[in-house]
Amino acid sequence: MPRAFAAGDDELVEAERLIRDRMAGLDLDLLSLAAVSNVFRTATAVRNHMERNVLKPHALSWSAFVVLFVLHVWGEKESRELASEAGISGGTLTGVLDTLERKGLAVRRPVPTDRRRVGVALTAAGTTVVDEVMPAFNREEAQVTGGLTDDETATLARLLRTVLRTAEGLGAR
Amino acid sequence: MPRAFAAGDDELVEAERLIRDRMAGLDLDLLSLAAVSNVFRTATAVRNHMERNVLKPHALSWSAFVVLFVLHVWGEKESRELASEAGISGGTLTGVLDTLERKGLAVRRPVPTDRRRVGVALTAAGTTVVDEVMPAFNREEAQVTGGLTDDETATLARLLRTVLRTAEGLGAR
DNA sequence: CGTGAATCGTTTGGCCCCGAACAGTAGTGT
DNA sequence: ACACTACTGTTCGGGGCCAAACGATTCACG
Repeated sequence: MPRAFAAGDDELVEAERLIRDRMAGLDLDLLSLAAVSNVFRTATAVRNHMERNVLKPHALSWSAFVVLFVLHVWGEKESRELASEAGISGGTLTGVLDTLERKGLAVRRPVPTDRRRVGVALTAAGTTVVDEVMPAFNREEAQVTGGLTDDETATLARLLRTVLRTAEGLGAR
Repeated sequence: MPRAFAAGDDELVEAERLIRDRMAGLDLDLLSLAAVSNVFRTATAVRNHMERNVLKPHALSWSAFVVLFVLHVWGEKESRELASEAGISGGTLTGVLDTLERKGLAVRRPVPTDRRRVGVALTAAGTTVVDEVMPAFNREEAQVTGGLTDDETATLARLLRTVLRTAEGLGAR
């Protein structure tokens, strides 16, 4: 039986106890609460760290970099898929693309077969930026997971993948 | 030895392969890339799910709910600590508090001993909202972690806690 | 053919988000 | 007392974010 809370996480554990006491009577599932809560706390902490130490020197926002990265990996992509892959809505992508085009890192291209659709591609400058930023970004990724063994890192990725698929499968109801 | 990629995650694994191929030469640590990347994908998916299915019916934003929850658990709190606990900046908290006060869910109170500081407390209406929303919120948390065993959920929380502390400890450099 | 439904990207409105600049307040040392 | 420094929450500017409404285009089907 694994310990839910490793030794040394005193203040985090205290938070757990406080929640249990102050939320008594609501009959909460504290196990899933802790897991989900930590997903967000971790995401916020890592994202802030990345934005400050990796993205800011290149004047890139988080979403702008994700879009650039997706385009680099997948090549030219249509707007709708690009938004989905980057995890943002279509309306948001419009604004991000406006910014990226203004900076000359990406371009919108008409799709010959359907005038509603819009293709998006990286410019040479955009490709350069990804090649420059990605290694630094990945170095920080390795840093923040440095407290885990390789096996633990792989396990973390696997468990998250399961939650991810469940959440995506749940959808709206 | 844990498998990095469980069977059945075909499209996710394909993404991994694509990254490895398209990013060859950059010498990336794909293990930490997958873990960190999944933290964000999961956080986004779960957050969207929560906002649509739990928060929206109550006309609450994510941050507004987090602030309400923190106040319910910790009781009256000063602005600075509240922002830190909720994981947002001071400037952002000002806006969130404006919204919450306008809705009558929280109030700002002067701190007698120091006129710079501002205390924040839940109103009766605010308390009611948390007691109403939190169980529904927690039910969804249990849902999204439903694909994991209790042991796995606890492990997920523990691994994330390690990454969280590492990221927070890294800070700016 | 032609007309209504579906689908595309964009626009709009309201909120969140951060960092930097700011005004007000408190502490420190002299 | 008096600067000087440090700290508080707020304001401001630029952007990101979503859902809903929208115009344009395409599809489906009679």
